[in-house]
Amino acid sequence: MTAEAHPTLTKNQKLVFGSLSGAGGPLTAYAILDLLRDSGFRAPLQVYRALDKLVEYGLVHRLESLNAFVACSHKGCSGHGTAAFAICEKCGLVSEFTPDKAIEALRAWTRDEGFHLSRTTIELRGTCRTCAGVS
Amino acid sequence: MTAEAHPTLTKNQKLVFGSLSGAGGPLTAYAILDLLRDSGFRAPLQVYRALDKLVEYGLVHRLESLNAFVACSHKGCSGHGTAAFAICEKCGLVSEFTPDKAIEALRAWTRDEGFHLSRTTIELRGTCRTCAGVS
DNA sequence: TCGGATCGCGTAACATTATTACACATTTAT
DNA sequence: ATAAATGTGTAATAATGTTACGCGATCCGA
Ligand SMILES: [Zn+2]
Ligand SMILES: [Zn+2]
Ligand SMILES: [Zn+2]
Ligand SMILES: [Zn+2]
Repeated sequence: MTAEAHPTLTKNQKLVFGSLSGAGGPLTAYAILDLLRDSGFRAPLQVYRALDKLVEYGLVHRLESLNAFVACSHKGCSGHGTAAFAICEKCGLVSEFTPDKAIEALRAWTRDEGFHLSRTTIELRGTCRTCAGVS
Repeated sequence: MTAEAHPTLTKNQKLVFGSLSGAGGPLTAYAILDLLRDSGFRAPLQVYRALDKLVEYGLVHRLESLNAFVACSHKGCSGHGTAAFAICEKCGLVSEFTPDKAIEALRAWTRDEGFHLSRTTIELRGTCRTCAGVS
């Protein structure tokens, strides 16, 4: 999305990004707040402010259908195209991928309609391979 | 999505669906509640329960990125494929469309991954043709 | 180097969105 | 008629997100 490098992170941004990276899955803002109380966090706004920046830098994605946030899977990479997410409703696994063909199809629609696109949300709900197999 | 006909609506479901249809755009659950106070609504749960059913029947869609609900644009039609929404951030206009090619591309990914898809959210943010032109 | 502008941070209060729990009524199927 | 399933009303509470205010550090032009 934003392909340029992000500024160096502030203390709070590092803490929040660390929580999300360590979690290996999505966390709500309030879950992050609880994780960071020992590090001095006291109020939701501290989390939300850091998340705003991390999302802006492309290091974190917001999952709209979960009201939660997840570290970008493109580790070490400073940016990528619009991401999509497959969310397993049984085990909570979230898989990020870049559905170029779908994006292109949507962009074609926006061109036809004269819609000026700024942000795209694609979230799939269902069961992952592992969970779908079980039953 | 669900292609079969929906049951006849209950009193509350009719009231909520009426509010949404009349609004010509998305409403939050609490906005609906306020609209329906004169009709006897008192508590959020009355709205959420009706919305759950209306969404299940495919008459109403939930806009995840807005925490709001909108009547399906396919008036009189009992069902259609997965819908996508373009949301203008200037004027609030919401356009529903059915992006078959994008859906197919996403389905291809789920087939490859063994992901069993149950629900798809696609929401575009930006500015509509009218608002994009203005400035 | 002074001053303002910007940015990040801390805290409190508040607003918005959604759910749980319980009781009762209505409809539907047996 | 009875039992089950569905719908309803109400209160309380939980979860998520924002506004307002003040303070300190940093950046940058005058
Ligand atoms: Zn990413
Ligand atoms: Zn799973
Ligand atoms: Zn629709
Ligand atoms: Zn517009």
